[in-house]
Amino acid sequence: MALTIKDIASMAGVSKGTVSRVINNNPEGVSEETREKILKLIDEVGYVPNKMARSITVAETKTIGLIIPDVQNPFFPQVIRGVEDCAMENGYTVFLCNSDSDIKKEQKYLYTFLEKRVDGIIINTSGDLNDKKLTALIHKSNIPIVILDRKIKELSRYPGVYVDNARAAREGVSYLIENGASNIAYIAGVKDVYTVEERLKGYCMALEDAGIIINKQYLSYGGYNIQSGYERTREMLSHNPEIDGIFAGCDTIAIGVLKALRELNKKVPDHIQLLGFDNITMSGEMVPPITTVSQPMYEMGYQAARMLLASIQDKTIHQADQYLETDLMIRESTRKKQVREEI
Amino acid sequence: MALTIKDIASMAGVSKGTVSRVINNNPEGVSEETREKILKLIDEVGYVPNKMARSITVAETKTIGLIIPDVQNPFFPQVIRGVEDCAMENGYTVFLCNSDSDIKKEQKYLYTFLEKRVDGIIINTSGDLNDKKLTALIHKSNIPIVILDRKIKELSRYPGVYVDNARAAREGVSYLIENGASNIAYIAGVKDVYTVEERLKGYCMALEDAGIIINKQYLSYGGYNIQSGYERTREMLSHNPEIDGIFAGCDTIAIGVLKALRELNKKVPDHIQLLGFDNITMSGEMVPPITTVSQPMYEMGYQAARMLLASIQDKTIHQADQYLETDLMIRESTRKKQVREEI
DNA sequence: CTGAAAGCGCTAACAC
DNA sequence: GTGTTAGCGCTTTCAG
Repeated sequence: MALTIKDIASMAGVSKGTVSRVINNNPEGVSEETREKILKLIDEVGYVPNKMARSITVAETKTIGLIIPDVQNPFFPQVIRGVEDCAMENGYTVFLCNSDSDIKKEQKYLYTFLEKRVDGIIINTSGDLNDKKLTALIHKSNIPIVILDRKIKELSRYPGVYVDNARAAREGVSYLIENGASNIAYIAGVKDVYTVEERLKGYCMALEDAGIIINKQYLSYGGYNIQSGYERTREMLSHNPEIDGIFAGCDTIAIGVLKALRELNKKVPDHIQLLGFDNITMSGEMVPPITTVSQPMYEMGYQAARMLLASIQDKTIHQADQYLETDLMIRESTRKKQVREEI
Repeated sequence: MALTIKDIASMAGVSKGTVSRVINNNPEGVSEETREKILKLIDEVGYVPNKMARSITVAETKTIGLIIPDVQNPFFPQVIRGVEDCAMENGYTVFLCNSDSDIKKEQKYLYTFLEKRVDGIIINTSGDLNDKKLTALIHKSNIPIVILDRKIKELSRYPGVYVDNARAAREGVSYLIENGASNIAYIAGVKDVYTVEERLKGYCMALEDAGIIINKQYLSYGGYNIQSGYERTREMLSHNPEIDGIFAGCDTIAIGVLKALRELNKKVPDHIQLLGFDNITMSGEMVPPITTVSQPMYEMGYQAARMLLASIQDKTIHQADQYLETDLMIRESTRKKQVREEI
C-alpha cells in the first residue's frame, strides 16, 4: 500500500499532527528544523498526501463539476477552456460531463457531483430539470451553482453568465436589413431552447424595427449541425426562392447553409446575405468568411468559474447574473455598408 | 451540515452497518422489510451518501484523469468524448486538464491526480516528462496509465493507443505522387513531437518509394494552427514556386495552407494538391473539401478508456499497445486518380 | 513547538 | 438479519 501520514510520522520520529502541519504548509507550530527534516523525508520516500482523506474532514474537495451538452459542438471547447483555466489557477480540478442535453444524463451527473461532494457546479443545459426530488436535493445541499448561457427554470434561483441573445440577434439582423435584405429566413437551432428563442425575439424585433412583416414560412428549427443547416436551407429555398438573407442560429448551421447555397448557385452575399452566431474559429475561414455575432465564449467560461469560486468562498452572498458583450463581426457574407454612405 | 449515514441509522432505528448495506445495494444481510424502510427514509429526508468517505476506505474513487494539450485544438473534442463515454458507461467520472504541452503543467496535473487518488490516468503530451522524482512517484504509486496518440519516453512501460502515423503519411503522400505531384512540401507541426516525426518518416518513405530525392527545403515546422499553416505556406512558396503538392501536418494547418493558396491564386488541386491529416469535421467543408488521412479520434479515446478500465480492474495484466486503423479520405483537394486508369 | 486523542463519514469483519 | 467495533488517512483541538 501507499505510504500514509502515519508512516512518515513514525519514520521521522514525530507525531501525525506535526507531519500534517508541514504538508499543509501551516506556517506555525513547527520548527524550521523539523519541517525541513520531514520535507526531506517525504521527498526521499515518495509520499503523496491523500487529498480524499483530507477532503472528508475539511469538507472541501477542490473540485468543480461542469456539465455541457457535447464537447464536440464547436461552441464548447472555448468555454470549457475558460472554466478550466480559472479553476486551475485557483487550485481546482474540473469534472467534465457531456449530457447530450439529455435530462436523464444531466440528472445522473448532477447526483454524482453531489455524491462526490464537488465544491460547486457549472451547468449548461437545454430543456429543464423536471426531477423535483433532484432539485430539492440540490437546494438542500446548499451547493453553489452557476448557470452558463442558457437559463434553467428549475434552477432560476442560481446566478448565471449570459449574453443578450435577443439584442445581439436584433443587431445582426438589422445589419442584414440595412444592407438591403428584406426576405430574411431564420434557420434556427433546437426549438424551445432558451438561446434559440431569445434570438428569435431579436430577429422579430429587427424586422419590426424596419417595418417588415414577419413571415412564419421563414422560420425553420433544426439541430446544431452542418447537416441540419444544409437541409433546411435547401428546403427553405425550394419553397421561398425570394429569400435574400439568412440568419443562421449558430455558425455550425451557417456552414451548412453556405454549403447549400454553393450547390444552389446562390452567390453570397450578392444573391443572399448570410449571418451566423458565435464566431467559432472556422466561421472566418470559410469562403466567403461568414459575418457573425461574436460571443465571448472563453470569457463566458472563465467568468462562470470566477463567479462559482466566489460563491464557494462565501456562500452567503448571492451573485448577480452577468451579461457579457457580443460583437458583430462583419466579414464577407454580408454586403458592404458603403451603399448607404454613398447617398 | 449534510445528513450522514449515522443520522439515517438513528432515524431508522438501525445501525450504520445496516444502512451501509442498503446504500451499497449489498444483496445480503438486510431483510426486504428494513431495506425498503431505509430506502424510503433516505428518499424522504434527502440523504446523499458521501462517496469521498467511501473512497478512502475502499481505496477507489471511480474517477480517472485525462490530460491533453488543449480542448480548443479540433483534434481533441472527439477523443475526449470517446474517453468520457466509455468512462461514464462504467460509472467513472473524468477530470479534464489542459496542459498546453507545458511540462510544468503536465507535472502539476499528474501530481494532483496522484493526490486525489484517481483510479487511472490517460495522457497525451508532446515532449517528455523530465522530472525523475515525479515519474518515480508515478511508478511507485502503481497507478494504471494509458498513453494516447503520442509516445512518451519516460512512460514507455505503459500501454497506449496509437495510429501508425508513418504508414498513414506514406500512403497519403504516395497518393499525391500517383496523381502527379513530385515537388511535395511537408508543412509540419511542432518539431520533435512524436507524431510529427513519424509522419515525416512516412513522407520520406513515400518519396523514396517513388525515387524522388528528398529536398530539405520542402520541410517546414510550425504550430498546430491555421495561422502557422498560412504563414509557412506563403514563405515556402516564395522560395520554392515549383511546389505542386503539400502535405499538411494536420487539418488545421491544411486550412491555413488553403487560405494562403487562395490568396496566391494557386488552384487546388490543379496547381497544387493538398493533403491533410486527422479528418476533423471542417476539413470536408472547405472549398475545395480537403483530402486527408482520417484518424479514428473518438475511437482512440474510447479504446484508451477501455484499456485503462481493464488495467484498473486487473492491475496484474499488462495491456499491449493498440494500433487503430487510419483511412485515406479522398476529396477534392487532390486530383482524381483516373489519370492512371485511362492508360 | 509538539504529541495525544477524538472525530470526519463510511466500510468491513465479526459477533450474536 | 443486524449491531458492534475497529479502522481508512487525515485534521484539529487541547494539553503540556
